[in-house]
Amino acid sequence: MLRLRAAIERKTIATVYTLHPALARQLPAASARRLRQQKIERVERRGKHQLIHLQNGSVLHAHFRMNGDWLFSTKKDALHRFTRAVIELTNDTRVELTDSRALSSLQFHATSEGLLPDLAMDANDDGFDDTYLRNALKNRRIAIKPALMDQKVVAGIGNIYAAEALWRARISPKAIASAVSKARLTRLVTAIKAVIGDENRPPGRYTDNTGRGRFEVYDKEGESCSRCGRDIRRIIQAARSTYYCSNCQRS
DNA sequence: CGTATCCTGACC
DNA sequence: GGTCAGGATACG
Repeated sequence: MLRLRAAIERKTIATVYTLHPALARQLPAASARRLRQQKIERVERRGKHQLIHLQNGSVLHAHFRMNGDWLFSTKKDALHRFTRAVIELTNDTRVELTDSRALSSLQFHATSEGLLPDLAMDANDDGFDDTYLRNALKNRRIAIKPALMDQKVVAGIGNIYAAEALWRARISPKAIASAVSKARLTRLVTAIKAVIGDENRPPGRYTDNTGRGRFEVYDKEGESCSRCGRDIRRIIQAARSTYYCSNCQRS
Protein backbone atom coordinates (compact mmCIF):
# COMPACT_ATOMS: atom_id res chain seq x y z
CA MET A 1 0.00 0.00 0.00
CA LEU A 2 2.72 2.44 0.96
CA ARG A 3 4.82 1.05 -1.85
CA LEU A 4 1.92 1.51 -4.23
CA ARG A 5 1.52 5.07 -3.08
CA ALA A 6 5.20 5.82 -3.58
CA ALA A 7 5.22 4.18 -6.99
CA ILE A 8 2.16 5.74 -8.60
CA GLU A 9 0.92 8.88 -6.86
CA ARG A 10 1.11 11.94 -9.12
CA LYS A 11 2.16 9.75 -12.02
CA THR A 12 0.19 9.19 -15.20
CA ILE A 13 -1.34 5.92 -16.38
CA ALA A 14 -0.32 4.75 -19.83
CA THR A 15 -2.46 1.62 -19.95
CA VAL A 16 -4.34 -0.87 -17.80
CA TYR A 17 -5.20 -4.37 -18.95
CA THR A 18 -6.30 -7.72 -17.54
CA LEU A 19 -4.92 -11.20 -18.12
CA HIS A 20 -7.59 -13.40 -16.64
CA PRO A 21 -11.30 -13.79 -17.46
CA ALA A 22 -12.35 -13.26 -13.84
CA LEU A 23 -10.56 -9.91 -13.80
CA ALA A 24 -11.71 -9.03 -17.29
CA ARG A 25 -15.27 -9.43 -16.07
CA GLN A 26 -14.55 -6.89 -13.35
CA LEU A 27 -12.65 -4.49 -15.53
CA PRO A 28 -13.77 -4.77 -19.16
CA ALA A 29 -11.45 -3.34 -21.80
CA ALA A 30 -13.77 -0.39 -22.36
CA SER A 31 -13.45 0.59 -18.69
CA ALA A 32 -9.72 0.03 -18.65
CA ARG A 33 -9.39 2.33 -21.65
CA ARG A 34 -10.98 5.15 -19.71
CA LEU A 35 -7.99 5.12 -17.36
CA ARG A 36 -5.48 5.97 -20.05
CA GLN A 37 -3.61 9.22 -19.68
CA GLN A 38 -5.23 9.83 -16.32
CA LYS A 39 -3.06 11.31 -13.63
CA ILE A 40 -3.20 9.47 -10.30
CA GLU A 41 -3.97 12.00 -7.61
CA ARG A 42 -3.85 9.79 -4.53
CA VAL A 43 -4.15 6.29 -3.23
CA GLU A 44 -6.56 5.80 -0.37
CA ARG A 45 -6.98 2.81 1.87
CA ARG A 46 -10.27 2.01 3.56
CA GLY A 47 -10.20 -1.28 5.42
CA LYS A 48 -9.07 -3.82 2.87
CA HIS A 49 -10.12 -1.61 -0.04
CA GLN A 50 -7.66 0.41 -2.09
CA LEU A 51 -8.93 3.38 -4.01
CA ILE A 52 -6.78 4.87 -6.74
CA HIS A 53 -8.22 8.34 -7.37
CA LEU A 54 -7.73 9.78 -10.83
CA GLN A 55 -7.57 13.41 -11.80
CA ASN A 56 -10.97 13.44 -13.49
CA GLY A 57 -12.72 12.11 -10.37
CA SER A 58 -12.90 8.50 -11.49
CA VAL A 59 -11.58 5.72 -9.26
CA LEU A 60 -9.85 2.42 -9.78
CA HIS A 61 -10.97 0.23 -6.89
CA ALA A 62 -8.85 -2.77 -5.86
CA HIS A 63 -9.44 -5.46 -3.28
CA PHE A 64 -6.98 -8.32 -2.72
CA ARG A 65 -9.31 -10.79 -1.06
CA MET A 66 -7.05 -13.57 0.17
CA ASN A 67 -4.09 -13.87 -2.13
CA GLY A 68 -3.80 -10.68 -4.10
CA ASP A 69 -0.77 -8.45 -4.01
CA TRP A 70 0.98 -5.75 -6.01
CA LEU A 71 4.20 -6.59 -7.76
CA PHE A 72 6.35 -3.70 -8.90
CA SER A 73 8.34 -4.18 -12.05
CA THR A 74 9.46 -2.35 -15.15
CA LYS A 75 8.22 -2.71 -18.68
CA LYS A 76 11.15 -4.81 -19.80
CA ASP A 77 10.57 -7.46 -17.11
CA ALA A 78 8.66 -10.65 -17.83
CA LEU A 79 5.24 -10.78 -16.23
CA HIS A 80 4.85 -12.89 -13.13
CA ARG A 81 3.13 -16.26 -13.53
CA PHE A 82 0.13 -15.16 -11.45
CA THR A 83 -0.29 -11.66 -12.82
CA ARG A 84 -3.99 -11.07 -13.46
CA ALA A 85 -3.96 -7.36 -14.30
CA VAL A 86 -1.37 -4.76 -15.17
CA ILE A 87 -1.10 -1.02 -14.66
CA GLU A 88 1.59 0.66 -16.71
CA LEU A 89 2.57 4.28 -16.18
CA THR A 90 3.98 6.71 -18.69
CA ASN A 91 7.37 6.29 -17.01
CA ASP A 92 8.96 2.83 -16.92
CA THR A 93 6.87 1.63 -13.98
CA ARG A 94 4.67 -1.40 -14.18
CA VAL A 95 2.43 -2.54 -11.33
CA GLU A 96 1.13 -6.10 -11.55
CA LEU A 97 -1.85 -7.40 -9.63
CA THR A 98 -0.76 -10.94 -8.79
CA ASP A 99 -3.23 -13.43 -7.38
CA SER A 100 -2.87 -17.18 -7.78
CA ARG A 101 -6.58 -17.73 -7.22
CA ALA A 102 -7.80 -14.76 -9.19
CA LEU A 103 -10.32 -13.80 -6.53
CA SER A 104 -9.08 -10.24 -6.26
CA SER A 105 -11.24 -7.48 -7.63
CA LEU A 106 -10.29 -4.46 -9.71
CA GLN A 107 -13.06 -2.15 -10.84
CA PHE A 108 -13.46 1.16 -12.57
CA HIS A 109 -15.89 3.75 -11.18
CA ALA A 110 -16.62 6.97 -12.99
CA THR A 111 -17.06 8.76 -9.65
CA SER A 112 -16.21 8.06 -6.03
CA GLU A 113 -19.88 7.98 -5.06
CA GLY A 114 -21.20 4.87 -3.36
CA LEU A 115 -18.53 2.47 -4.51
CA LEU A 116 -17.73 1.08 -1.09
CA PRO A 117 -19.96 -1.02 1.13
CA ASP A 118 -20.74 0.18 4.64
CA LEU A 119 -17.48 0.10 6.53
CA ALA A 120 -16.78 0.70 10.18
CA MET A 121 -13.76 2.57 11.47
CA ASP A 122 -10.40 1.20 10.41
CA ALA A 123 -8.48 -0.90 12.90
CA ASN A 124 -5.52 1.36 12.06
CA ASP A 125 -7.39 4.49 12.99
CA ASP A 126 -6.33 6.33 16.12
CA GLY A 127 -9.97 6.38 17.17
CA PHE A 128 -10.10 2.61 17.25
CA ASP A 129 -9.96 1.90 20.98
CA ASP A 130 -11.68 -0.15 23.66
CA THR A 131 -14.52 2.33 24.02
CA TYR A 132 -15.21 2.21 20.30
CA LEU A 133 -15.02 -1.57 20.17
CA ARG A 134 -17.24 -2.04 23.21
CA ASN A 135 -19.91 0.08 21.60
CA ALA A 136 -19.57 -1.65 18.23
CA LEU A 137 -20.02 -5.05 19.89
CA LYS A 138 -22.64 -4.23 22.49
CA ASN A 139 -25.54 -5.69 20.50
CA ARG A 140 -23.63 -8.49 18.82
CA ARG A 141 -24.63 -11.73 20.44
CA ILE A 142 -22.41 -13.75 18.19
CA ALA A 143 -18.95 -15.17 18.79
CA ILE A 144 -16.21 -12.58 19.04
CA LYS A 145 -14.15 -13.97 16.18
CA PRO A 146 -16.74 -13.69 13.38
CA ALA A 147 -17.75 -10.35 14.91
CA LEU A 148 -14.19 -9.05 14.51
CA MET A 149 -14.20 -10.10 10.87
CA ASP A 150 -17.40 -8.12 10.23
CA GLN A 151 -16.23 -5.03 8.35
CA LYS A 152 -19.17 -3.11 9.80
CA VAL A 153 -17.76 -3.64 13.30
CA VAL A 154 -14.18 -2.72 12.45
CA ALA A 155 -12.61 -2.53 9.01
CA GLY A 156 -9.47 -4.31 7.94
CA ILE A 157 -9.45 -7.52 10.00
CA GLY A 158 -9.66 -10.86 8.23
CA ASN A 159 -9.64 -14.47 9.31
CA ILE A 160 -5.94 -14.69 10.08
CA TYR A 161 -5.59 -11.43 12.01
CA ALA A 162 -8.74 -12.12 13.99
CA ALA A 163 -7.35 -15.46 15.16
CA GLU A 164 -3.90 -14.05 15.88
CA ALA A 165 -5.24 -11.06 17.81
CA LEU A 166 -7.52 -13.22 19.94
CA TRP A 167 -4.59 -15.48 20.77
CA ARG A 168 -2.47 -12.52 21.83
CA ALA A 169 -5.30 -11.13 23.93
CA ARG A 170 -5.97 -14.59 25.43
CA ILE A 171 -9.64 -14.46 24.52
CA SER A 172 -11.60 -17.46 23.30
CA PRO A 173 -12.83 -17.04 19.72
CA LYS A 174 -16.13 -18.46 20.96
CA ALA A 175 -16.69 -15.79 23.61
CA ILE A 176 -19.93 -13.91 23.02
CA ALA A 177 -18.93 -10.53 21.59
CA SER A 178 -21.30 -8.42 23.66
CA ALA A 179 -20.18 -10.12 26.87
CA VAL A 180 -16.42 -9.63 26.58
CA SER A 181 -15.23 -7.48 29.47
CA LYS A 182 -13.85 -4.00 28.99
CA ALA A 183 -10.46 -5.10 30.30
CA ARG A 184 -10.34 -7.87 27.72
CA LEU A 185 -11.38 -5.50 24.96
CA THR A 186 -8.54 -3.22 25.97
CA ARG A 187 -6.16 -6.14 25.53
CA LEU A 188 -7.81 -7.04 22.27
CA VAL A 189 -7.40 -3.58 20.77
CA THR A 190 -3.71 -3.61 21.68
CA ALA A 191 -3.39 -7.07 20.15
CA ILE A 192 -5.14 -6.06 16.94
CA LYS A 193 -2.89 -3.06 16.48
CA ALA A 194 0.18 -5.20 17.11
CA VAL A 195 -0.89 -7.88 14.66
CA ILE A 196 -1.75 -5.39 11.95
CA GLY A 197 1.44 -3.46 12.63
CA ASP A 198 3.44 -6.57 11.83
CA GLU A 199 2.53 -5.98 8.25
CA ASN A 200 5.87 -4.71 7.05
CA ARG A 201 7.18 -8.17 6.66
CA PRO A 202 9.02 -9.23 3.59
CA PRO A 203 9.02 -12.69 2.00
CA GLY A 204 5.65 -14.25 1.44
CA ARG A 205 2.47 -13.09 3.04
CA TYR A 206 1.99 -16.34 4.89
CA THR A 207 5.46 -17.77 5.17
CA ASP A 208 8.85 -16.63 6.40
CA ASN A 209 12.24 -17.30 4.83
CA THR A 210 12.10 -20.93 5.85
CA GLY A 211 8.70 -21.40 4.29
CA ARG A 212 7.14 -21.80 7.73
CA GLY A 213 4.04 -19.91 8.60
CA ARG A 214 4.85 -17.03 10.88
CA PHE A 215 1.70 -17.03 12.86
CA GLU A 216 1.09 -18.17 16.39
CA VAL A 217 -2.10 -20.10 15.77
CA TYR A 218 -3.25 -19.68 12.17
CA ASP A 219 -2.83 -22.92 10.22
CA LYS A 220 -1.14 -24.56 13.22
CA GLU A 221 -3.65 -27.21 14.15
CA GLY A 222 -2.00 -29.88 16.29
CA GLU A 223 1.11 -27.82 16.96
CA SER A 224 2.02 -26.53 20.40
CA CYS A 225 0.95 -23.16 21.69
CA SER A 226 4.11 -21.09 22.10
CA ARG A 227 2.76 -19.73 25.39
CA CYS A 228 1.51 -22.82 27.21
CA GLY A 229 2.54 -25.79 25.09
CA ARG A 230 -0.94 -27.22 24.66
CA ASP A 231 -2.23 -28.26 21.26
CA ILE A 232 -3.69 -25.65 18.97
CA ARG A 233 -7.17 -26.57 17.85
CA ARG A 234 -9.16 -25.85 14.72
CA ILE A 235 -12.90 -25.25 14.72
CA ILE A 236 -15.26 -23.88 12.10
CA GLN A 237 -17.01 -20.57 12.75
CA ALA A 238 -19.18 -18.88 10.14
CA ALA A 239 -17.85 -21.40 7.61
CA ARG A 240 -14.26 -20.31 8.29
CA SER A 241 -11.44 -22.08 10.07
CA THR A 242 -10.62 -20.71 13.50
CA TYR A 243 -7.37 -21.73 15.18
CA TYR A 244 -6.88 -21.17 18.88
CA CYS A 245 -5.44 -22.47 22.12
CA SER A 246 -8.26 -23.71 24.31
CA ASN A 247 -6.01 -23.57 27.35
CA CYS A 248 -4.85 -19.98 27.35
CA GLN A 249 -7.74 -18.44 25.42
CA ARG A 250 -10.76 -18.27 27.69
CA SER A 251 -14.26 -16.86 27.65
C1' DC B 1 -28.26 -17.28 11.49
C1' DG B 2 -26.20 -20.85 7.90
C1' DT B 3 -24.54 -22.09 3.28
C1' DA B 4 -23.14 -21.55 -1.69
C1' DT B 5 -20.42 -19.08 -5.03
C1' DC B 6 -16.15 -17.50 -7.18
C1' DC B 7 -10.98 -19.60 -8.50
C1' DT B 8 -6.91 -22.46 -8.60
C1' DG B 9 -2.49 -24.02 -6.21
C1' DA B 10 -1.41 -27.31 -3.04
C1' DC B 11 -1.99 -31.45 -1.19
C1' DC B 12 -3.74 -35.99 -0.71
C1' DG C 1 -8.64 -36.96 -9.90
C1' DG C 2 -10.76 -35.04 -5.77
C1' DT C 3 -10.82 -31.77 -1.92
C1' DC C 4 -9.86 -27.71 0.44
C1' DA C 5 -9.02 -22.74 1.62
C1' DG C 6 -10.36 -17.96 1.69
C1' DG C 7 -13.41 -12.47 1.67
C1' DA C 8 -17.29 -10.73 0.24
C1' DT C 9 -21.70 -11.28 -1.41
C1' DA C 10 -26.18 -13.30 -1.99
C1' DC C 11 -29.77 -15.83 -0.51
C1' DG C 12 -32.78 -19.41 2.39
